[in-house]
Amino acid sequence: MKTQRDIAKAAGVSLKTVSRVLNDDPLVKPETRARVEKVFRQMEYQPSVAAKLMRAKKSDIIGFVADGVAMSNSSIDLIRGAQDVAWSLGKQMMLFNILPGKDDGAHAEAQLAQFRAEAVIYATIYHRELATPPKAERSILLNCFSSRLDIPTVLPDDYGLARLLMREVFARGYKRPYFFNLSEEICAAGLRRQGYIDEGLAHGVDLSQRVRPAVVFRDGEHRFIVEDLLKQILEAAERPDIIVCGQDIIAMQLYFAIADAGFRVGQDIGVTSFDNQAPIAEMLKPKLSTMQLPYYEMGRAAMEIACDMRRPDPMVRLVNGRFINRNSF
Amino acid sequence: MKTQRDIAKAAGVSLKTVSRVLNDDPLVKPETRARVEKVFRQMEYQPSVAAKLMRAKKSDIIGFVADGVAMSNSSIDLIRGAQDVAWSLGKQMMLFNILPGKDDGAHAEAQLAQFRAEAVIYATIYHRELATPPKAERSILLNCFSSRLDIPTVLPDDYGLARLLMREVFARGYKRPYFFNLSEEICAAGLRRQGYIDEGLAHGVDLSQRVRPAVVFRDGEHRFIVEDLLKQILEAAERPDIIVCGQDIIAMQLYFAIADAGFRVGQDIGVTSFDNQAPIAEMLKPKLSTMQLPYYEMGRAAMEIACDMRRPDPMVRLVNGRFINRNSF
DNA sequence: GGCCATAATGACAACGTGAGACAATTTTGA
DNA sequence: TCAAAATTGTCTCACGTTGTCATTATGGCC
Repeated sequence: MKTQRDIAKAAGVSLKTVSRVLNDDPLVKPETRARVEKVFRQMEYQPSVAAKLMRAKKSDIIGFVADGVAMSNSSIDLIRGAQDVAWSLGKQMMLFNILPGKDDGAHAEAQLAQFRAEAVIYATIYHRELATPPKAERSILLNCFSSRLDIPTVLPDDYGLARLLMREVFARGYKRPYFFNLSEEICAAGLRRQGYIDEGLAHGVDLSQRVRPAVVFRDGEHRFIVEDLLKQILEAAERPDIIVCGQDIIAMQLYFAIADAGFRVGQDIGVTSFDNQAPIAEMLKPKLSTMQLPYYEMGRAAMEIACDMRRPDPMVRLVNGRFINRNSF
Repeated sequence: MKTQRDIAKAAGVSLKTVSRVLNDDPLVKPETRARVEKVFRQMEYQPSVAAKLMRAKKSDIIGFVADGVAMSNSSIDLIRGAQDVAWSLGKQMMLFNILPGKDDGAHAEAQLAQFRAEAVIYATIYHRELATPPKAERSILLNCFSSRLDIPTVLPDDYGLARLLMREVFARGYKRPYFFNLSEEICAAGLRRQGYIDEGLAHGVDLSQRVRPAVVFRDGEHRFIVEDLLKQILEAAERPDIIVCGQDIIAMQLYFAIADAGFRVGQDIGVTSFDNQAPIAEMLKPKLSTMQLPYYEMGRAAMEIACDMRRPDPMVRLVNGRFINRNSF
């Protein structure tokens, strides 16, 4: 690999002049600059980040520690958003996928320290509290939070998402919604439940008894109980005209359950959900109208905070999602 | 950030001794080693990769250029497999997600050159030919290939996958399969078609007229024609007893189409597929029996080749998948 | 031509680590 | 007690880049 020294020799100038050309120093005479730049291209020179890093005390590296994120399909957008911003700002993002169970976290943190990362973004697959606060001196929490309130945090506005969705539901004239929520211990579940109920109140309906988790934790694993739940609900006095699901996978199972029960989705019973998980939402029949979670925007926001050395103004940033209108209600 | 010099001062030893401890020089007396190592921990010393990289001419960095890979859910396993191997070998993987359309590729290659990556893995979302062969001097192709035959390549054994699946189909007594294939211009489609037909021949059946693409390219986009296709097939003289799908998404749509047509999947018509895409395959009712594509293993294989400086023996490595038995046929 | 200001270029050190050559010191064993 | 062996220290260089400061070339003006 060629170095500036090689370039200097080939161009018949000093090492420093080469450096100046590289760093756009206006002192260099245009002809000299042109001559040196020609040699750059001829020799396919690529500067060594290592050497650059040694001198300048800034690495331009932002760490991204993804707790199970890249395992899931929806939350890859967290990574995409962060990377897009990093690129546009000339930063290099270093990604570490760590598995929830394993102790890869320490390894990731050590690597990032050795690369002198300027900041580290900690992202989780679910909106949840972080058990152990991060170690890096400049860190950003993405889709998770910790007891320490001095760490910049980016979260989905689950409460707002639920209200937005319910506003849409009521606007279309639905009167008897029911909510097949996520597992209770998941943060998003509580927030959405509250948004669901509050928006109901705003429309004069008490929905507090019309929520049930469709996922339960039993025998050490999460189990879906969509089918049973639907049976129970249908036996009850008042049949719901729309069922809101905590995620698209629940909606997908509900589609099957509704068909089994002899009803048609979108006609007899409306279905809607949270996620907009590709390709499920698009492929279901009828196509699923669902609240898109703002993962891409969240990723962007986190990287913007990471690259901006100032203290972010609202320490916790809630990002809105948007409703994707298809044909399921 | 602390340096070896700081450690030396704090531990009351010379710089050289610190260096010796770090590099496991057996000359150091155990007690001295212990004392220095204690200071390492106390001061949270982390060696500077930059400085290390400057000296030793090896970076221990492997590039991973993912052409749309992280957009998809199934092929993330390519990344997971590669990363797992990289970690276990003490290498650092640098991931670049590039979008098929954009010209991010050049940026990624420049970055990797600047980091002095030892090898670069080029991965694609679909098994396909690479338009422009990679630039890096040591590169590995993953899930794609190029006209240059001197580049190590890791591919899914689509032909073998299809034969394996059809062997299973015939073993269960199915006589009249039909294949809803992927779009014709996709590599995997041709290979699987051939495997499908050849395995048919091995069982004395001519399947060459019982294959149709279920995805067509029209008006600049890929469109699924599963429903229409099923109608046509059902009108034909001989109703198929099982339909093999080119991917789980096709199978999912086929589930709906079969239900619409008044049949039951798994009882009236068997369905099987390629992908084992989470969570679809697991969530469909009945659960989908499908051929798992060996993405995780392929990722591992590519990284093993990347880290092993020797020339790989078969230049093109085909990786087998395995059949995931559930309830759809 | 001589002088000075300014433009352009060059020489050198320093960053943190690792390694070699060799000296200095301590420990071990007879 | 002395020699040999074990351990530690000193010093130097190299890696590629950039900041500081010094040097040389160029142009303008009298």
